[in-house]
This record gives sequence, C-alpha cells and structure tokens, in this order.
Amino acid sequence: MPEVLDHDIREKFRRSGYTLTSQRRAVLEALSEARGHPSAEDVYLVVKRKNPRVALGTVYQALSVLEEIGVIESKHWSDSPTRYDLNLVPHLDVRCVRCGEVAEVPGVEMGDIDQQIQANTPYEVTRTAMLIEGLCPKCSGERNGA
Amino acid sequence: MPEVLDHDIREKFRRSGYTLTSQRRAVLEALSEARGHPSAEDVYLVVKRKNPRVALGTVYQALSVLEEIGVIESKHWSDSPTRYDLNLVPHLDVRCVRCGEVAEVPGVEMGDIDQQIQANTPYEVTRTAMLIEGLCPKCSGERNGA
DNA sequence: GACCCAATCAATAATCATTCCTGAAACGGA
DNA sequence: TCCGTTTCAGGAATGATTATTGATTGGGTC
Repeated sequence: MPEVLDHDIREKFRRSGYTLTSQRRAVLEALSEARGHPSAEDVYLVVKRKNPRVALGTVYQALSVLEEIGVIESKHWSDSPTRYDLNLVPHLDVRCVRCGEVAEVPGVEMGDIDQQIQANTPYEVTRTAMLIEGLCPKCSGERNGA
Repeated sequence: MPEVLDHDIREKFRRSGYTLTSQRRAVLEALSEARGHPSAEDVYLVVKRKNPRVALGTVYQALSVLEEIGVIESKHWSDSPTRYDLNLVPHLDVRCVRCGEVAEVPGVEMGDIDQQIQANTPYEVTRTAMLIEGLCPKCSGERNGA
C-alpha cells in the first residue's frame, strides 16, 4: 500500500477513535489488490489466504467501520452482493447484468448533478449513487450464449 | 384505475402473452392507490384486504411480470426492500434514511445524463437508476430524536 | 513487566427479503 | 366438455447480512 494512502488512513482512524487492527489492514490490502469492485465475500477469500482464522463476519464488520470513517465506499446493485471500492473520488460504475463485472465510467461530472438534485428537493441530501446496468463488451458480443 | 391506463396495460399484456389475471390487476390497483412507493410487502397487505387468499409469493411474481412487460418499475435502495412505482416517466426519487419515506425529485433532466454515460462507456447500457438518500424535512428538523 | 478496561474478534445463530418448488386450480382453444 | 398450458397458494429454501456472545487483544498505567 502506498505511503500517502497509509498516512491518510491512519489519520482517519486516529480521528474516529477506531483502532487500525491487522484485520482491518488486511481488508484494506485486499481491496487495493483487487482491481474490480470486490464483494465482502471476495475480500474475505483474499484475507483468508493470509490469515485463515478470520471470519466472514469480521470482514463485514471491518468493511462497515472502514466505510463509516470514510476510507472506502460501497455500492449496491439489486440482485447482487454489495461491492466495495477504495476510490473515493465521485465516479460512476456500470455493472454487467450478465457476468457481473463492474467498470468505471469516466468523464461524467457528478458535482453538477448533485447540485441540481439538492436544488430541487426539500430533503437534505446525504448521498447519491447512480447504479448503471448494461452488457459488457464481451457479453454484448455473445448475446445468444448460455 | 383510469381508462387510458387500463387500455395501455391491456395492450402490453396482449403483446407479452401474459394474461391479465385478477391478482395482477389487484397488484396494479394497490400500486395506483398507494401514493408513496410501496414495497412488495405493502402491496401484499393492500391486496390481501380484498382477497385474503393471495400469497406474498404471488405478489412478488405479479410484480416481476408487471416490471418485465414494462407496466411498472422498481427501485432498490440498499438496506431497504425494493420499492415499486407506476410512474414510468424517467425521474429521480429520494429516500429518507431515517423514516424511509420516498419522494420524487422534479426538474432534473435524466436524458442528458444517460446520453453522457452511454458516450463514456463501452458497455451497452440497459438501465440507469439514481439512488438518492437524505433526510426528509420532518426528520431533518428532529435530528436528535429517537 | 503485570494488570485492567475497552475495543475487537471469531464463530455461530438469527433475520429478512426474495426466490424456488410443488401440487392444485383456472383458463383458452379444439 | 376435454386438454394442455399458465398461473396460483402455500410453504420451504436461499443467500446476503446482522446480531449475539464469550474469548482475545492491545494500549495505557503503575
């Protein structure tokens, strides 16, 4: 894990009062290694390779803490487990409805959209997430496959 | 249920090959009466008042068919059951993270956003859904309540 | 270095929305 | 009316996630 990231994360732990345990560090490492947007289960499998004693519940707990202190973010598509992401810059992700692969969509400005939304509702908006579904290029080519 | 809607719906059933059964009609009626964005459970409770023999599974099935033929649409916020909606005009909904109430956000143009997204990804986009969370005016006022 | 307290952990049970399964019932066409 | 297909009701099963509980750990203090 790069130094800068590490420093930033330590800072967030310090401010929150949570401790940066080895399990939480392991979850972060798993997230930074996995390039896609892994699910809790995916993270669990990676973490378990290094420390077989870790339970799935612990991974869920760690992910929850990490999200709470703003180190990671989660996205939830229906009919699929929640995906976690270290990339905190607001961005869009599209998920293939056939194979489940998640990819980022660059070049769309989120700030403007968020402002428009807040300007048009009396709600105090705390979070916006756009869930995009489609067919990845690979699955799009093999429409009539299994 | 207004005549026009009824005609449109009949047409969609006819084209799809599904039959417009009394249960499916009851689900549609429940949806048109409920002003918020009801969950499957909400719909089930309304339907059951008129026909106590209907099972929750049947409601799920009916909702699934209705969505498939394009008569209703669903939105899924994490940590909350899926909500269903008769309003097919593309629009945004915001959900209160405290009380769960869902309200529409008018005045935000979705078409432009969808076009931007499709222009920036090799995926063949089939659906976009923006999930907005916040505090409704009521809950926003009573921050420190239960 | 031993002790203490709170935070965290592992393991497992519980939850809850949703789907699946099965046999019965309803419906449309010949 | 009979037949084949679709749909239904009821209940069991699934799967992601959360809650629970008792054990463990780690940091601060003497």
